[in-house]
Amino acid sequence: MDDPGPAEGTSGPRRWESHGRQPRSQATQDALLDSAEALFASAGIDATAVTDVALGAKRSIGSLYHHFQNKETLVLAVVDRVLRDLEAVIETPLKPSHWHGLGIPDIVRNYVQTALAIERSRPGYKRILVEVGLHDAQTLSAYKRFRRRLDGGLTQLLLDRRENIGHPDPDTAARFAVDQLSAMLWARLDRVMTPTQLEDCDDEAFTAEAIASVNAYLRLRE
Amino acid sequence: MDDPGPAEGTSGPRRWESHGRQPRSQATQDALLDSAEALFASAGIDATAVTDVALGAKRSIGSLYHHFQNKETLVLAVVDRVLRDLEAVIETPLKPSHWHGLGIPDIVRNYVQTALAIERSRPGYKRILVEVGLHDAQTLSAYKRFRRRLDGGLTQLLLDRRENIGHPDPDTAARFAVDQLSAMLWARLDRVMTPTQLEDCDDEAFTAEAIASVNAYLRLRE
DNA sequence: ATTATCTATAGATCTATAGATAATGC
DNA sequence: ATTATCTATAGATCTATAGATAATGC
Repeated sequence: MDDPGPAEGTSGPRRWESHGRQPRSQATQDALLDSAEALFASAGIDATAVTDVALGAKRSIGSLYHHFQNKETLVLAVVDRVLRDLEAVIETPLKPSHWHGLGIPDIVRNYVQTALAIERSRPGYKRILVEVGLHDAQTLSAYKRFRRRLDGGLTQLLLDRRENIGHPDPDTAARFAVDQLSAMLWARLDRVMTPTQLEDCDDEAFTAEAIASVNAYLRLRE
Repeated sequence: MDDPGPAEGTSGPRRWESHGRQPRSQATQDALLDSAEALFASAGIDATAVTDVALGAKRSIGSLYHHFQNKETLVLAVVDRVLRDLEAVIETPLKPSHWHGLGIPDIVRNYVQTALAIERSRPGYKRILVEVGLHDAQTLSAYKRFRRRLDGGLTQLLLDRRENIGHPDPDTAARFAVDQLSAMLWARLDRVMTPTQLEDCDDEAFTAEAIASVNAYLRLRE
């Protein structure tokens, strides 16, 4: 009854790996992950039964358990895929060379637009990360690492232009401005639970006010 | 096996009422609600078994079901109590007469401090509201009504002082500023899932920067 | 007599496995 | 021969109830 096992997977960088040796194996894993991510995002993880995941992927429950050791492994695989995709998306825009010759308003505008676009293309991913992160320490730290990379990278881009910042304490101001921008975006993206008074204003007007707010707080110099 | 019942409770304003006719009945209900709220806030609702709620309240599972029709009723009772308490707390500070002769910075400072104090005294209430609100439409609308009352009330307090607002569109600016303030606070209060770059700065410094940001964006005139 | 509480357990739901069947690739 | 998939179901967990026992208040 025990499961001594080789205790693999806890030492490697990633907690889940594909072991398929036939092409259809990958297709099934993708279908299961797609189904799981969609159901987790809309109904929540606890409320989603693994049989429903298999059903949504047009596979059997036995096939699901052939690919994933248990429900937790499936959940972590979904989280890994989401975080890996997000990290790939933010990598290029965080490079200083990508913004050579451009100013803080350009950077802020792109940040806001990119965040809005990600949510549209992958609705509800945040819900999954939160639900898992509240229980699993490894997911929580991976998620925080992603947020630190994103917020820290943006802060650095602003500080690279500190000669344009009139605020008496540019370092603190840059961090506060980025925190505020992130918070605003996450509130706007969470259309379900966070009511905002600017729900009916369109993305363009929202972006314009966000830029105006950052500029005013930083006391931006042209 | 059916439960025709008098179909009561769906028409009244509140979905759950105490039916106890002995003093100890109220004490048991309070103990069960306290236990439930604490467990729901720390572990989540789905992850909390009703037997654990009874255990935490030092009551039996049979006693729990004597007071609450089912788990959902218990959850809604907890939510009702949280929202009722929150509504009572914000009522006085939202009255215009409460701020006679005082300016926007005073109002913002009090708003930030009150929000921080509420979270400290009732840790994790937000998690309960979110988890229930994602599934229950009635809780979602009750929660949104609370947020609208809070954010809308604060916006009105700012607009009562529109002669001090230099922003070309004071109505939009007031709503944006309040949205931004709320978002910042909720991010700071959610110490678990929302990493911020100002985590290590204390409440006083955070409050000062929040006021500075609002003032700069609104182009506040003294 | 009524209300509240308890213990014990039925019933429902979900996760995970066993073992048979089908498809793939050397 | 190996890998992938399927059906059927065992086992675990949680919600909810039945029925007995204890406490309260007229």
